[in-house]
Amino acid sequence: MAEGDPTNADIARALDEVGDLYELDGAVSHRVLAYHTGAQSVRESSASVAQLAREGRATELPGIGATLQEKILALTENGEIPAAVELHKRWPAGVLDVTRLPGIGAKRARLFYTELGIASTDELRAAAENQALRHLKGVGPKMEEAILQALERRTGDDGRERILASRALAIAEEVAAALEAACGKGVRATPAGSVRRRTETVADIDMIATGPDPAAITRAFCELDLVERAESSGELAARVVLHSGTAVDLRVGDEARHGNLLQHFTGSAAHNTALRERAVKEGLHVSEYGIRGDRADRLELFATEAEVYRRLGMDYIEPELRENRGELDAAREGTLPALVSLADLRGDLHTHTTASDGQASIAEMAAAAKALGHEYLAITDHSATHGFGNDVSPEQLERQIELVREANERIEGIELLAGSEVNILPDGKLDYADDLLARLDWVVASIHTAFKASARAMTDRMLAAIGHPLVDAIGHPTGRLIGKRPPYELELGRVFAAAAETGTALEINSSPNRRDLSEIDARAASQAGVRFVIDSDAHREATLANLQWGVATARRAWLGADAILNALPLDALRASRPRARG
DNA sequence: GCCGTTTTCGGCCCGACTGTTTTCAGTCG
Repeated sequence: MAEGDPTNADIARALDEVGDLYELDGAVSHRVLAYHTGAQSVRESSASVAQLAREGRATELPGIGATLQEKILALTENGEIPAAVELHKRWPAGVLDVTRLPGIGAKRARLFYTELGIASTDELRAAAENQALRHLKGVGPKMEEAILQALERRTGDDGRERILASRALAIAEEVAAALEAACGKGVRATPAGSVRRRTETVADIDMIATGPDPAAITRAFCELDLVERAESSGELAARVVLHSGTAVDLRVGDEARHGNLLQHFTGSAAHNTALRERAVKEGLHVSEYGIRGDRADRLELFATEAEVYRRLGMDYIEPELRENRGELDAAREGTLPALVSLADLRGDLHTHTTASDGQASIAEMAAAAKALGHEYLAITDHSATHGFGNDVSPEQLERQIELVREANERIEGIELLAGSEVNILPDGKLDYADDLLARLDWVVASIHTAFKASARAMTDRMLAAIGHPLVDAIGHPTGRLIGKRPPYELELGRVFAAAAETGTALEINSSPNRRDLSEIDARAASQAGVRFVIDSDAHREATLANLQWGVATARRAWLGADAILNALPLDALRASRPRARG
């Protein structure tokens, strides 16, 4: 990626906007869809799509053909897409804002603009207040009211915030438990959708519930104490907004089709669409109600998802893989990976104590890790130049090594490793001397400062650390904070090649707001031959359990236990490190 | 606009809910 190139996120946004503009313009829906699927494909690429387009290789990405590549190239070289410029002459940006209001889509926004000249949400509000919309075909007083409410509720300018998966899962489990309690015996509520697929963030929570009286479940759902208001509710589906502001969609059904319903509502949309298109070619039609043949005879109902997939000629696909990233072919061919699970992990190799910025002692962390079933735990407090007022000087680290060794003597049932999370300085050097590092059992090297350097400089800095024989793993390799801070610039291809060469592990950091490496990057790294550690980066006892989120990212990256070093017994782990390789 | 065991053209999942309608269009997932 050259300096100044648009990022994949920039390109994806631009393609989405062209799609939205074409939709306003009345283009056939499949063309509109092509822009949005192309945008998603760009978002999921591990390589710089600007660079790929320059090399004429962007068409290798699924959903990108010659036309989209040409537009990506124009954006890369000239900063704009000619088609977008042309469309914007007909459709002002304010009209796009109108389409983003809930309940308003392209057709209504177009109607408001062409009939009444409404070109912004402010003008729309005025028209609704003056009851000027109700005279349009297909619009009435209730829609005016709904528009005013939507404008009233809108916070900021990008509507509803996405929330971290960890928070969404907690909310989903709370709602599911409340719904089961409200409905009584025989009703089963199960979180589905992106929460179940363990994506990084979720826009809303999807849930299914099955029981003898589906309509009664929907009614009970809308009346839960957790619910602020129902946005829609019918016999078979409802959408509510919780007091916390999170939206929850529910689909209900009878127990006999629990598998169909769960498969449908777990998604993703891309997975389901691709799965159904394939099924149609074989004369089968798949929906949440069941599977039926071409001649519309009876519906086949399935109580489990495994049966649904089997009926379609596929192995069971774990929810984390259902993103239309090759899992359908693999399920058909019997080549799905055996994914790593939390139970495979034998230890945690990145944790903090009160020696730096953690909140618990060595003994407390050890006890908590032992309770989780860990066989080993590395204590890796921040190093000398951490710079947050809680650095560990070389002398303090020597003392800390002694303390860990003493604790290890004292505490039975878990092996404690004396380690450190060492800073990678801007010049690529580490901030402890090698003879001190050599006394440690485990060394994580991370970047915590000077994020703004060029991709070339940051990559050289990272390669220096990877090349250091005493570095066992690179912590949170891209430095991103989900929704808060983008990754620093890095030539990941070079980083992965180097890590594969030296045997230095790359971390999948399990903190729910890091998940770093991301699933996309981790999958690319794995294909380059990299091996990983999944660490909690816990700063207190409770967050040791965050490992589940690192495991989720690893699973979404198609990783098996064989790619994860801390799935190994301690002796084998030690033997696998660069320093053991000589 | 993309794609190919229908292969360079013709087809591209499936259904719920709302508000507006007297049978359906628009939106959403």
